[in-house]
Amino acid sequence: MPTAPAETTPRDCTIADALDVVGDRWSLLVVRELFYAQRRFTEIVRNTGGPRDILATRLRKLVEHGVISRVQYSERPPRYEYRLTDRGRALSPVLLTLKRWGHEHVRNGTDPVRFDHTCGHEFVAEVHCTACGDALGLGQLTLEPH
Amino acid sequence: MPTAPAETTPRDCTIADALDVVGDRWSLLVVRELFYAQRRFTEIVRNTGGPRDILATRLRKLVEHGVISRVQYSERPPRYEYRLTDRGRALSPVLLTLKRWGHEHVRNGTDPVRFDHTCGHEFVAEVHCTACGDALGLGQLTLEPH
DNA sequence: CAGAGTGAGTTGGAATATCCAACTGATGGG
DNA sequence: CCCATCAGTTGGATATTCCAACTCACTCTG
Repeated sequence: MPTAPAETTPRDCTIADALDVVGDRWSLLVVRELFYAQRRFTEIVRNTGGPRDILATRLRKLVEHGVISRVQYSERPPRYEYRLTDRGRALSPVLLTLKRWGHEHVRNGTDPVRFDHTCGHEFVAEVHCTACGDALGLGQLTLEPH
Repeated sequence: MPTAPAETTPRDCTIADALDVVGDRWSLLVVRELFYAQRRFTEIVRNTGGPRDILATRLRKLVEHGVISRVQYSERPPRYEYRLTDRGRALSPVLLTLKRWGHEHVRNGTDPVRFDHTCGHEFVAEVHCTACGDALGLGQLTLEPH
């Protein structure tokens, strides 16, 4: 008998669940555009640079998963645009943390896109503990169950 | 002359920069495993469920981008494992916000993996404004330049 | 009213990437 | 010696992506 196939038992994990929905080359860029209030197919194509057919299938997938909705904005001729659902808007923390990481650890130079917070300053994302409200520091998390 | 090719001018954007590095099916799962202190190739294969060859090329790419490092942990036989660099550890906000989104908006049921914060409670990520410290609410951001 | 333009996609085919199972190479242990 | 372990690599089938051109349903302009 040859070597038995190596056991792979993928971790049961909500990060993997999330990535099943938005973990490809284009989906998060689509969500970004909707976040930036660019709702039309043509704008999404232009601003992401993705292939039209792939973006069309991603948009369908995101609609299926309830992340965005497809809305008719013209009867004649029939025309559609896309909007974030609550589920889609809930991705903003992911986009904002990715944006910060890309800015600080990938790009050298300035970030051409900026968000301003209602407090009057540029918005830079910081992750806090919902329970105690403190900003997350190094070595403050322990994995359970170990 | 036929129709001129539609202009696509991809947005100059640090989210896209970040996704160039970790925006594929496996990279963030690799980072997750290192975050969970599983450093060995075999463990990464087992826990992500990804194909060995793809994971090998992803690991190389992540090393090239300075997200992880490849460390020899045995001379004879030569064996290597992977560790997060500071740049890689800086991805924790992305993983933690993705984890929360996957938990609340994709999975139905409980999250089998949990983090405990030093404050004594389960860690649930919440994005705050670095400048004012307040938790981000709906409609608090404006895009600049508009 | 013909022809050009707009917007949201679809189509066909080539290029590329993924996935899988089996294999390699270095070594230690029984 | 033979088997096991670990970190990958290899070859080949399958699937996905990418690209340019096209469609459809109109409207607008001369």
